[in-house]
Amino acid sequence: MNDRRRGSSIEDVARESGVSVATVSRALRGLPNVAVATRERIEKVAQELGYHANPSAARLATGRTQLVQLATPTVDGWYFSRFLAGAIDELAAHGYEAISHPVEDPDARSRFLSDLLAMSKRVDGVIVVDLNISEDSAVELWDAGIRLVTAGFATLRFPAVVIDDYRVGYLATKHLLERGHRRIGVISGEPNHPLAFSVPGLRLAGYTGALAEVGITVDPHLEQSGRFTAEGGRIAMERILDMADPPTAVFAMSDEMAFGAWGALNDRGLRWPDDMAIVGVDDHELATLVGLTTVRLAPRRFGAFAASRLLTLIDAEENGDSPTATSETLEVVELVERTSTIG
Amino acid sequence: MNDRRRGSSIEDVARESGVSVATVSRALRGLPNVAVATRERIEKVAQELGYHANPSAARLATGRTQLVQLATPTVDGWYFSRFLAGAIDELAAHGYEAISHPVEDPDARSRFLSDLLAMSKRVDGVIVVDLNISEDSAVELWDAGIRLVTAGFATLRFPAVVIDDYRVGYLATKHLLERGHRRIGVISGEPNHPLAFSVPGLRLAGYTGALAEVGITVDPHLEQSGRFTAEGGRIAMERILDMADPPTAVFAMSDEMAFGAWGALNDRGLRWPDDMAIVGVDDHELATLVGLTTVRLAPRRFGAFAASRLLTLIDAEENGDSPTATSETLEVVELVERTSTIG
DNA sequence: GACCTCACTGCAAACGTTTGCACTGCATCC
DNA sequence: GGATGCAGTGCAAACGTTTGCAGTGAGGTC
Repeated sequence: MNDRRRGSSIEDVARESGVSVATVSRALRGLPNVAVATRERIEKVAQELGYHANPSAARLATGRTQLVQLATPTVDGWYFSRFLAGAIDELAAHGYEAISHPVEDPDARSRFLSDLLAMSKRVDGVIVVDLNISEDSAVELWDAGIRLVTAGFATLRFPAVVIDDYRVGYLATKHLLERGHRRIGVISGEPNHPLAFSVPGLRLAGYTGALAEVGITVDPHLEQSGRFTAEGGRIAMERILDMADPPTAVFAMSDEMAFGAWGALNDRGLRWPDDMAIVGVDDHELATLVGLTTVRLAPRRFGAFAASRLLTLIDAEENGDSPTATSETLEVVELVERTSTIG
Repeated sequence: MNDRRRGSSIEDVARESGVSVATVSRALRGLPNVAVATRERIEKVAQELGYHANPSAARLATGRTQLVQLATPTVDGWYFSRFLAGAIDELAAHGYEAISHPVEDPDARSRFLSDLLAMSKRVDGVIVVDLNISEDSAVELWDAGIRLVTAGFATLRFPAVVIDDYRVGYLATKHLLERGHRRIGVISGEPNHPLAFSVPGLRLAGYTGALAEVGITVDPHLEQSGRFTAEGGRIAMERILDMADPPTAVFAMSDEMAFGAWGALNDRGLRWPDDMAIVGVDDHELATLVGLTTVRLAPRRFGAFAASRLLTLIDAEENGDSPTATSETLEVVELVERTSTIG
């Protein structure tokens, strides 16, 4: 049974090929200064023995883990799962593995923040998506030596990648204004979301800004939370339809909420865009099917971008360069017009 | 700059609290045989120094990584992302971290299979979801000492967890038969899928079986591939509608394909269930919204189940018990009737 | 022919834990 | 009052790499 454990070690390879472990290490990692013949012999032996370097030992010796932690509010949301796919891809292309770490509730979040302090020994870096970190925490993490990139929000300390969420709200609302709507509702995220997620705030600001441009002040009653789920969107739309003076159009902060809203319309025999125009955010695969106008994001590219930013940060620190904590905006926001707003 | 790297080590804690590293190690891991006063002192010192054990060192010393690899065809599919969420949760509850490893194309798959050989040193176990592994590979992996659980398919060597995909196809088809349909189409996965994914075959067998019970033999023209995407489903339904003698109902092997099919109906001004009845698989959040009858799966529970199975496997091997390579079926398959089949 | 260079290789010290074994007292038992 | 047991602790050997430094020859230069 126990021969099923524990394969061969570098020492076995060294013995078998008549060289020192140092040479084996160099040969197998493709370092210079090892004779071609020697390298080939070593590779052959390693192959025969089914040798694979023990990463724990290598990590201990080098201090580099080739591991990155990816912290997102969930792992199965439409947006986050795509972000992860992009990030994992990019990391894999550079020889890093990804540890997924969903942070679903406030409890998990506080655990996460303190765990983060121990992360500098566990992984080479971490990407934190849409989980706001206070400046105080950021300082503490910085002092603990964590290499970290934030995505979807920014701190003063760490490099950040963001999308222009103001513009998301602005484009959506502007579009509705251009279609002649003057009374426009919003289906937003949780107002006091435990994860303190800053996206809804920015999108709301964009909405407000667009309205302000044409001299409309927002009516707070027109904002309903949809908790970023389809079911939440449906309920929000029902509340909107029940209003004494309902809007003629709604900006939903995600496509999934927009789908829910659409369901609520259907239930009452209403149709878009005439009874109610809707614009969503994401460009979900199903948006095409139902004809939902939406602000397209590109979460996969965003994830890849965040990962590559982290990789350059890691390299920079490796070379002793001091990293730049700038915030970079990925230009991906784009309105896609469909029948939910255009009759 | 470099003081930002490398925190304190167990030796620092030992020195500072006047004991040996052995005692620190025991104290901090909560092992017995350390005086209460000593433990408290050590904990205090560790706290002050911001000490966290270096996992690479611990892994090297113990041979256990507390890491599990999760290999799925994608990380952002509806089904797989939920499977992952369930598995990650279960693993986290037992102190394991999860490395996500999407295997998206045939290339990645062959790389994956050979990488797997090195996995026994990298992780404590791996869960492979819906990526068929040949019996030959399984033997090889077994000999390499990998601890592995398969999900969605089985081998003779390793423990497997599956759902009853025959039953999925059977229930869907039976339901349509009960509603009076006699000519029933199928929107399936890729017929010769590069990932050799066995799910579609089983669902198709269930479909065939249900038809056989009432004396209907399948018409192969009625099977169209939808590649498990919404867009694929739409195209498949278009081909079906263009047939000289189209069916009156369709079994789509996933909700996303069913949504696509529904889109194709809409485009032609057709309505379910009268013009065409459809049943999907998954119970996607949006199935409720459009009224899609579906065979509900519970991917999150399934993922958690696979993870717990792996954990018991790991524990068993740890205790020298020989693991059982049985295949267990998770009973979750359940038909949910909605308006896509019931007028 | 002495000297230098340089490609190749080995030695051994890290890296930071865990853990089997041995040791020390103190309390308990008869 | 000596033997026994046991809680608490330390010593030191593993675990399997990487890498700075030193050594060894062979070939080239003058």
